Amino acid sequence: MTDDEKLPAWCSGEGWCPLTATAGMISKKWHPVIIHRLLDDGDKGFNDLKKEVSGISSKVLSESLDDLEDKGIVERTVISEKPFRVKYALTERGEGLEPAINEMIKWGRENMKEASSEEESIV
Amino acid sequence: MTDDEKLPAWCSGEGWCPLTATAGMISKKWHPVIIHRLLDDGDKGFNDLKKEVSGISSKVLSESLDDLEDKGIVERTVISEKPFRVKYALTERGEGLEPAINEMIKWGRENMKEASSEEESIV
DNA sequence: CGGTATCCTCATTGATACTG
DNA sequence: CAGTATCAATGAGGATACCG
Repeated sequence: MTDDEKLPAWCSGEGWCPLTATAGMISKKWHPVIIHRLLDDGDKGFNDLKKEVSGISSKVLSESLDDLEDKGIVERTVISEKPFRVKYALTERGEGLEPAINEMIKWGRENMKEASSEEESIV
Repeated sequence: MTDDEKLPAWCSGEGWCPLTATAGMISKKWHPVIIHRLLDDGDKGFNDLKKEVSGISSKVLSESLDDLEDKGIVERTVISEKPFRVKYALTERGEGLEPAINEMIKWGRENMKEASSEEESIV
């Protein structure tokens, strides 16, 4: 921890809070996974992404991507018009989320593996 | 990063994914702030918390706390019956979220301060 | 103090189908 | 390939009031 061990009181509602702000950016059902997919493999087309985030519908992926683009986390580039093709990549800002994502993964690994092995033993 | 620089493909939907799991735990509007409040000051009563997470209603705080308790992140203790009093604290598992929360805060600070100063100049 | 009970509204998701 | 349109379903979140 450097200089953020304590958040000012205004973080609790009256003003702008970096935690609330960040949560607002990525606290959507699919955002973390989409960002993570983009983090570890680089550029992808729409359907590549759809395959890797399996379970997501075109509509929701599209909306999520739009949202992430608005927020400056993802960048969309049209790479060809004739066979229409785009690519999605993280912006610099988006890549900056890597530590946060990784901490989330780490926590998930540490704290939910027992739950998942219990599940297995129930099965 | 230790051993989580790349998540297996099954993270994309078919199986259990630590990232999705973690996101599922804390991706609620008030969860990160509540956890953070509990992180930096220790035990709190219901109304202490309500004051610090200003803007939240009793109902939503109560629901959030129940949810966090179910998930083993928060622990509720009744400390006295006569003047009825409870305290909320993070469990060990909950405290383990500190790095993730801190990374979120860090990211928020780095990436949204420009946006907030722009806002000021608009105002 | 520490919550519940209601009721209501809006946002998010999902399934399905269709388009340039 | 890369989406959009539509519509239905769910559920999170909020306002207000009340209870042990």
